[in-house]
Amino acid sequence: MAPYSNTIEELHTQVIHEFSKTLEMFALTPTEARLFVTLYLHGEPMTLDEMSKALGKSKTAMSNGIKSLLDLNLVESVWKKGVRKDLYRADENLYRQFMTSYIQKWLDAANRQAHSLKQIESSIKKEVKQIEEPADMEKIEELHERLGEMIRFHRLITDNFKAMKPTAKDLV
Amino acid sequence: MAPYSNTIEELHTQVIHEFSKTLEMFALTPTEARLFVTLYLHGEPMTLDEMSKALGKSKTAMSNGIKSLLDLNLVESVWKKGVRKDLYRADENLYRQFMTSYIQKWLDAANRQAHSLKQIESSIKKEVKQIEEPADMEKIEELHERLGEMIRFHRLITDNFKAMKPTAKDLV
DNA sequence: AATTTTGTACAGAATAAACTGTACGTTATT
DNA sequence: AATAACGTACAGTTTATTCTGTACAAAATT
Repeated sequence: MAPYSNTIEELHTQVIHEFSKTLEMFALTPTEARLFVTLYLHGEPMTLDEMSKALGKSKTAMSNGIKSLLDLNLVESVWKKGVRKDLYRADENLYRQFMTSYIQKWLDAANRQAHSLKQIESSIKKEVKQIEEPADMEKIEELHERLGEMIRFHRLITDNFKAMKPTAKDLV
Repeated sequence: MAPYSNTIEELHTQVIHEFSKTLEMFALTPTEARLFVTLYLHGEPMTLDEMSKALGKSKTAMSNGIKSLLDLNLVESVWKKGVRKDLYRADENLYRQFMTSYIQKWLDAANRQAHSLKQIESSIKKEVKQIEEPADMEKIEELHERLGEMIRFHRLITDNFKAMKPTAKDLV
């Protein structure tokens, strides 16, 4: 090997390492991120054993990681005639896939949590009617007001992320 | 206390618990999130000792948590005449503050990582010149192509998050 | 100047997360 | 039908994170 140069393997490793950091920002664990990037760089669908070998981790770990990535719709399983093992492939369109997955995660969570807060809000409304202490009344009205801010916060988040959804023009 | 109703304290706790989950989506740890929500609900600036008591955790933990929140610009220190201890307050404008902080985090990270990838790209370009094996050439061109996709990915992310920055109309 | 108070660095303990290897149910091959 | 191969559930181990209590430096009070 020539001096002052990197082998292809080293460059490969560097790319995986760096790009994994980016994917971790999409709330992937380091393992999930490395697994995805490995699949993405490999191009061809891979089996659990191949991933296990490529990352130097157990097959169980691969199985768990793939399960997470499947749940996030970042990876899909592939059927190939004559191949008995399960094959998995990373989607080619990084941007669309990650944005869609990430935004959906946000929307789901924001909706769920806004719902919980609204339930608490109705509890508060009931509670208000039973309060006689002026001090308590002041406290709970303060809480109610803040709760309103939180619910408004969820609405703004939801609107914003909805607007972020990749459109047809991002498909290319 | 009346049956089938919640005490103010219980409602308070529920709100903290639920809204913390939302804030964890902004890449806050559970502790950071609870700390922020506690400050936010309290309204008035709090000392480390008050937080410690409110959350039932050590003062060291509070000190660390506040440090993180300060770094994220989600909390600010407050000076009050006659009060010797440090006081901290959560910003009132949840949406603007969290969005701004979060987007900045994304932009910083995306820029940093795009920069790293571009450096690797230049290594690849150098390496290409020294390759004689056709097989290696094919491999490294494949890698180069994928790397291009990754860099493009960073650009799309950056553009998207820049567009998300809260504007003046969100100030209210 | 001496004493007290406050915030944080540090080391060790407690808690949580990730990983491994075996075991087992299921499905394909012979 | 018997055998072999595959994927995953599970329990135990390893690794990483979070938390606590003491110790100490900086600053205010006496």
